[in-house]
Amino acid sequence: MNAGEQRVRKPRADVQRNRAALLETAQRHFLRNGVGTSLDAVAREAGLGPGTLYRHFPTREALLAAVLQSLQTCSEELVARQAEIDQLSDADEVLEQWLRAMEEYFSTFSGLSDPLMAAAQAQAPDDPLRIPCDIFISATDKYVKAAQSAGHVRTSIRGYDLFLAACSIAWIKSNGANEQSLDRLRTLLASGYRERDEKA
Amino acid sequence: MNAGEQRVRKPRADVQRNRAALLETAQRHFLRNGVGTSLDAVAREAGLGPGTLYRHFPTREALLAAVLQSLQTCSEELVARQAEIDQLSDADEVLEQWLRAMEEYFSTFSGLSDPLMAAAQAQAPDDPLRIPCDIFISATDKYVKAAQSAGHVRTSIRGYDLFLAACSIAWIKSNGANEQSLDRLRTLLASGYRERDEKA
DNA sequence: ACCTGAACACCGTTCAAGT
DNA sequence: ACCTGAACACCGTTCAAGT
Repeated sequence: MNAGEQRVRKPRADVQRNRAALLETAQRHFLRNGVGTSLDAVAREAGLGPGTLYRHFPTREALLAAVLQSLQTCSEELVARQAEIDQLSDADEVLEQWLRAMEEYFSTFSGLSDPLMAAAQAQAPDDPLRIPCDIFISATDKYVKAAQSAGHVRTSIRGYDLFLAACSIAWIKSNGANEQSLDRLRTLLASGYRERDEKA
Repeated sequence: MNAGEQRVRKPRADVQRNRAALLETAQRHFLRNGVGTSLDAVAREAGLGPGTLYRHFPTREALLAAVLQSLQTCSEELVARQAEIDQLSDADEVLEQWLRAMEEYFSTFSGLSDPLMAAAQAQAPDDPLRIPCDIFISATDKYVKAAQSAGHVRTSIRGYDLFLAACSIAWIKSNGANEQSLDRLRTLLASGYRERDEKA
């Protein structure tokens, strides 16, 4: 065995168990109370000390990122949705559906848009939420480029812009907007990014 | 004097002094630390007990609303800006400038967009921030209607929608977006609300 | 190596005691 | 009538003591 090689030791059984309990409890609390939920209460209900939570997940963002990754329901739903979307023939429709799928994912927990938006623009490259953000941004970029080469989206638009827009819509929604307002905003947005016919 | 008449007694001198000290200190703390700043620290630095702050301003929103109202600089600047804007001949330009003016006002304190957005959509009609929100919304409505009758803005748009949009931009900005992203989003938005020529 | 939970320094809020 | 500040119930975070 090479001396420089990383040793990936299998974690102790209780460590694995604790981590799973924390994730499971945190997920429930995030779903019920939003991203601002008490971490003390999470540790307590998981039957662990606050210190244990803190070492497993040094920041709220780290816990949030881990919970998001472990959330099978949402990830699978998103992947399934993405598969459906990729089947669509109309590149315009594809983009619209993808924006809705993102918006719904960002509404998984109330208040999730805030740390996501912060992570998307963070100076610190080690924000744990950067990973999901970057995935969403590059996926959006793919769809935007496809729609652009089909002539449906203005060339000045980037995937990043529409990621920010979808995040904003989710933010407005989590602040209690009604569906009519949201729909008008979505329409507003769509008319903004769609290619318009130049005046002759 | 009628028995049912409201007696508006002049407040005691120390009460007036305390209120002024709280507002002045709170303003400084909001400016420096954003809307989430410690209210305890505000009371302490104003030389008062936390209970005094709490009776003058029962919630953070109440304090925030009072500080906004007392912020001469910003209000005056906004009024002056509005006067300038009203002089413009182009109704399209007017609306665009107004949206920028709102956006800047919403950036007075970091994080101000959050309570404003909440207040704009609150069920509770007694949220103290509803007053500034309603002022902004109806002003936006006025500008939108003017632009619409000049044929510059789609008729499906309401002032409320563009208020939400300006609030979102300020929110994105307060999360550290760079100016290029913001500009692309503003352009995106403007192409969305502008009247487009129907295909022949 | 990992967990534990007491301890610390903070919050916002209340309320009995003062003036 | 208004102010005061101790008291309360919460935070998140750290770290010495355990296993």
